[in-house]
Parts: sequence; structure tokens; C-alpha cells
Amino acid sequence: MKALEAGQPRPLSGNAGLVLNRLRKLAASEGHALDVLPRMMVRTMPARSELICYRQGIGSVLALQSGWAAHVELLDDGRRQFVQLVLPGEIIAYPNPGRSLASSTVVSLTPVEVASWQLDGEPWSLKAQMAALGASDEAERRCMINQVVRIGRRSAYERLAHLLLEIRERLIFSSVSTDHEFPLPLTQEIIADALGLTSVHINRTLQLLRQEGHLELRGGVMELQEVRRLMRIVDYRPLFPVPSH
Amino acid sequence: MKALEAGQPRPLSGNAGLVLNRLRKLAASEGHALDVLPRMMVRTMPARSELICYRQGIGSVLALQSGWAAHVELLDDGRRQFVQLVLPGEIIAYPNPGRSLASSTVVSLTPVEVASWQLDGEPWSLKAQMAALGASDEAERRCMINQVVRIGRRSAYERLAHLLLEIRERLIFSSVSTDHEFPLPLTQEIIADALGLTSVHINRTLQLLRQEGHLELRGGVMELQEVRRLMRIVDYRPLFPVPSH
DNA sequence: CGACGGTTTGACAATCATCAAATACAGTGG
DNA sequence: CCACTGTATTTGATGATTGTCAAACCGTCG
Repeated sequence: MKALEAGQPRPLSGNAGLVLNRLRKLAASEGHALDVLPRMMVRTMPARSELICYRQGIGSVLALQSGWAAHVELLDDGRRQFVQLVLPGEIIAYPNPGRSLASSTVVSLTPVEVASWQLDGEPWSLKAQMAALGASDEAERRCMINQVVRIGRRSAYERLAHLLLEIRERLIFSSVSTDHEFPLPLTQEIIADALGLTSVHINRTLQLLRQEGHLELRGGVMELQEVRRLMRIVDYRPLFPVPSH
Repeated sequence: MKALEAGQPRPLSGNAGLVLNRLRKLAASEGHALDVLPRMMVRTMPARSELICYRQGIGSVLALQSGWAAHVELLDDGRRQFVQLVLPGEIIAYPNPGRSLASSTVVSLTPVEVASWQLDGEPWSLKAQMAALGASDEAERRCMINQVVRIGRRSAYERLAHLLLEIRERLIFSSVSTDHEFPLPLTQEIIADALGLTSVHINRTLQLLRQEGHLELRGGVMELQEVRRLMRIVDYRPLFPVPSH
């Protein structure tokens, strides 16, 4: 039931960058202005750490300063399902008034830096923070809906392409990647457990997508080709409203 | 984008029963006392109505006074996935400060009565209401996690049994059914679209479960046999903490 | 009765899982 | 720098689960 033990917590010096930036954007989308966050602490943890544990109390806001994580569920015969990925910059969990127990377990998929801070401050600041967290929650919910539809009603081919498109969009939103390339530090087995497939099948599907010229993957960097076309092919709908131009 | 049009809204006379009862229980689990709700309106709608529509504004709390509904997603080639069922007594949607747009479409699966009321009142009452809605949200999130794991990592046999067990538990929690019987007014096609399978396969799996003596289904009433055993077989974990005794 | 929606059945095909082994790759210590 | 170890990827062969298509059946309602 303990978690978040590795690494010494240290105050965050320079860039609260990713996290703060993303929360600003989310707050803005709700019509709130978010300037600064309370003093952050950062803790480094290796891959496969439990960042939070189901039913554990949540005292502060936790976010991924860097690295990847996921909400995970295990069946008693060893089957594993990643319910939802948590990408760099995104919120891991936060204390929601009234329900401050974690509703699922979150593990790191890579080495991570976990930022944490108390949810407080001046009323106006707090309001902006809550708005940002609410918007984050909302986005998370949409991702989970995507996840259900992907797994429930799409072929392996579609699942994989759709997930990659979603990762791309979320990473772009958090300003960690540009239009056509993004880091993908996941093993094929992890991808499999995120998509309800086997790693063998992920491997073959990946090859197929590569053969058909939809993607290139070298050294943990994914490059999707002709994103718009791929979106049409697998019926991908943007999570965030597209800026009209 | 319009919704909730059929039926005349009428004030709820007698029993706000199910909904109120369930919210009371949820509030209590958060340490709040919920006595009464603001004046409710009830509206009757046929099956297949859109109760709320994705991105539609939500002005009041909506709950299922009676009947069944579901959050639904459609792919452009006609594939359908029910992301989550909404059972009698449960909340359909409510205006969350900061994010008051519906995050998915909800349709009725049977004729329904939709109760609605404004989220207001004395501060202490409002607080209790928010606590109840928060707890409802939390339960919903757990259901969605269940849904992802079911679809992602379980066989057809397990999926069906697991879903039935979940429906049973939720209906018991809302006091609409007793220990060993519950109404199941869903077609096999609806169940299929909830489980990411085809109706043909649902049919065969149902027969199998029946043959093995796990269930009996007559006239829309489901009777699960030896619930504890079935729970063990499909690794079902209760949504709500079991009252210790 | 006829029509309609839902269920049931059968034959067959496709997708995806399983198992096992080979290959590539990264880190570690000599 | 190289062998050595462990983990991740790739490949092949085979099988199980689930989907597809089509038709028959059944109950209800007009």
C-alpha cells in the first residue's frame, strides 16, 4: 500500500514546464487564467514503480514531469490490462473533494519524474487550478471512452493506428512533440497490454503498418506518415477541438 | 443536438424512491447526510431516445427514475459500442462546475423516466448532493475500468458472466433487485454491443452458461445460480466494499 | 393471419492467440 | 574490446475463439 518511495523529493528548480504549460492551456480552455502553481516537489522513480495504489489516499496533485506511466489492472491469473496511459505532462491523480482515494493503480512504464504539489492558494488561483484539473479529468474521460471503443469494436490494425494517433495528439497538446514525430518508449508487450492483444500480434501489425507506409519507427521515435489520411482510414476523431484556421 | 423532447415534464409526485435512495446511500458513504432533493421533474421517453448528446450543455442533474440507458459511441461504418450502461436509479449526467458539456451521448435502451432537478439549495444540502454525485462519479469510473478489462482481457464467457454479476451488484445497490434475481430488459444485440461481441456469439455463450447451470433467464428476468462460485470463476471483484459481518 | 423484432441454429471464414525458437540489442563485467 | 546475460523483437507453424452469412424459428402485436 505504500508507494512513491524511491528517490529523494527535491524542490523543482527550473521548468515546471510541461505540467504547468499543459494546465495553463487546460485552464484557458475553461476561461480561467492560471499563472503559477504552488511550490512543486519532484521525485525520480525507476520504471515499474507503483506511483499510486488503488484505494490509497491522495494528499496532493501528482503529475508526470517526465516519463510514461499507466493505470493498470491485473487479473488473478496474470493477465494484465493497461486501462489508460499517462503521458509526460499529464496528471496522474489529484485529491478530489469528497473522493480522495485513488480509483486505480498507476505504475511507471519508464523511469519517471513525478511532480507533486498541494492544491491550495488564493481562492482565484485555486479556482483556476480546479478548472484545469477538471478539464484534465474531462480529457481523461474521453480517452477512456476511446479506449473502450478501440478495444471493443476495432481490429488490431485499427486499434494500433488509432492509439498511435491519440498518443501523438496528446503529446502535441502537451508540447512534448511536433507534428510528425514523437517518442514512443514502450515495449511491444506494453502496447499489447494497452490494446488487449498479444505482443506477437502487435509486432505483426506494426510491420504491416510499416509496409503500407503509414509509419516509421527508429530508436524509440515514431514517425507517422500522412496523418490526415491515417485518421480517415481508422476513423480517428480529435480529442481536442481543432483550432479553426 | 436536441434531446429530451418526448413526454411532458411533470413534477414528481410520490417516490423519488430509487434515485433519492441511492444518492442517500452514496452520500452516506462519504460521511454526508442527504435528506431531500430539490423538486424533481420527470419526463417519460421511449426506447432509443437520445437522453443527452455529446457536447450538449447540461443544466441540471439527470437520473434514471426507471428504465435502462447507456453511453454509446458509433463508428462511421455503423459499428456500435456501448461504453457504459446506466441502470435504474443511476445518474445520467450532472453539471460539473467548469465542465458542463456532456462528454458522451446517452441513449435509452428501454422506455425510461428521466428525473431532473437543479443542483442548488442550502450550502449544507448542496454539499451533501455534491458528495453523492462525486461518489456516483467514482463508482462510474470503476465500472468503466471494469469495462475496459472485460473487453480487453477476458473471453466471451467471462465477459458475459462478469457483466451480469456487475449488473446484479449495481441493481442490488440501488435496491431494485434482491440477491438472486434481477430484471434484464436487454436484447442480445445490446448485450453484444456492450461487450464488444456479436449477438450470435452472445446467444451461444448464454446457452453455455445456462447449460452449465450458472443462470436461468425467463421473460426478461435473470437468475444467477451460486453467485459466489461464479464470482470466483470469472474473478469478479465487488464494486462496493462488502459490509463486514 | 401476417408482419416484425428477437432468438436460435448451422456452415464456414477470419482474426487473433499460443507455443517455440531464432535473432537482434543493450548493458555488464572481464 | 569482447564475451556474456538478459530482455525485446521477429518469425513460423498451428489452433482456438469469435465473426459472418443465411435461414429457420418463435412470440407479440396489429
